[in-house]
Amino acid sequence: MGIKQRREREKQEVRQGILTAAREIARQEGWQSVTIRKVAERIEYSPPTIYEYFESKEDILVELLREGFRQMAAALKAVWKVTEDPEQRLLNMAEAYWNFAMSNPELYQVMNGLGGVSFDCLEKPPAARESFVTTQEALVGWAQARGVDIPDIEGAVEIIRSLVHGLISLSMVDRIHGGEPRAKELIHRAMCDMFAAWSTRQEE
Amino acid sequence: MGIKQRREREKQEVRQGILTAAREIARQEGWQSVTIRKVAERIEYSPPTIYEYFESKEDILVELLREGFRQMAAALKAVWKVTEDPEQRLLNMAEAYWNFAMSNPELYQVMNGLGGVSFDCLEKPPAARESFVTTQEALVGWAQARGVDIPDIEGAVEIIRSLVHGLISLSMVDRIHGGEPRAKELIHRAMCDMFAAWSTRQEE
DNA sequence: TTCTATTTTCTAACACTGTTCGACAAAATC
DNA sequence: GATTTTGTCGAACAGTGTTAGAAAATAGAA
Repeated sequence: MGIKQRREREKQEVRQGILTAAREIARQEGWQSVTIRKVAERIEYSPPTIYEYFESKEDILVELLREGFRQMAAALKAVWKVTEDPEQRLLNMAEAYWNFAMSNPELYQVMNGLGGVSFDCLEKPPAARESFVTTQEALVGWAQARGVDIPDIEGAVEIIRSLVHGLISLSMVDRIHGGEPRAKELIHRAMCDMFAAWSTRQEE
Repeated sequence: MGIKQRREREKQEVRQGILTAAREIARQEGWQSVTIRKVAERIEYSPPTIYEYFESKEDILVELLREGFRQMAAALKAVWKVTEDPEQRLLNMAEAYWNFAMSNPELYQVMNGLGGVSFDCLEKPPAARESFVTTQEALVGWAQARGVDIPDIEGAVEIIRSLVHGLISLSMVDRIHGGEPRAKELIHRAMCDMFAAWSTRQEE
């Protein structure tokens, strides 16, 4: 009776193959040239077969979006235990965010509607909220260690995220003078600036 | 001999009509559904006629990109004279940047590769550099008035720009908790945080 | 094994996209 | 009025996402 399970396993493999193929093409040639027919050719099936595994092309992108947010959340959690210093931890998280985007640009693009990708309905997967919460916890830890009070912590997290995302997305369209090494340096500097600002808050 | 000039004027009007039509469709239905045939129908010409005025569809987008950067640069310069206070001036510029993006989302998208737009070659028009320089001059003025030294001013400008752009682009895909009013508020707060950080630089 | 029944896969097509070619008409020049 | 230049369009090409129905492969029962 294990024949049914084998079949199920094979189906999952084909499904994963579609996702992988789409990612590879996007990475090599950009999302613009990710085509159902090209994906089909790469997995050695005919185009209609893809619709047995995904409702539409957009469905493939949505699945990769979820995958991206899962990996991102995992990457942020992974650097948590690297250090005990709350400030260094936040710096590491910003760097991890950057590293993820630069190592998986095709995922980052599909996650944030960059690189010619666009959804009718940009959904926010649970993992996205996870990343946010992880960052927030790190920031709370920092504030406690520093003995400062950050009113509206959620806002502070959004500011950090916007800053890093802004540098990444501008870097991706080559709009940062000095290229990627410079952008990475600027993230570090901006984070330190924010630390400085929030440390002196009680004096305002 | 004014007949040739009239003809030239009419051609410019048709050309402008194409640009306007593309913009309007993008604003109403998104760049995804901007189609040569739809643009043609709106200006009451046949599709091939468009190619008498633009080499390709991408050429239309590039022209709108340039137009966008020109308007942006003008908007930044326009708020320069609103106040003499250097800090308020920078706040006004950040708000003007935000206002421009929210008033002309279709232009902002085409300027930064958002909303499903993507170019083979993202060019940086002269007006883009202009905006950068204007912001830089405002920041230099602020530093002088405050009596602080900002090493690597260009980097500081890129940080400001990334922050504002990050908030805008996340806001456009509805990823800022609290929506647009909240995002606008966060820009103001982040700017003030940056002022605080750079004011206390000499103490580090 | 052989014969249904079911599931999986593909061929062919549809409506749409950006773009081009060659014919046609209008206008300008002589 | 005849001719050349200019402007415009119908039809078509190759490519896109997607679907319907036929063909093939596999499953279970005789």
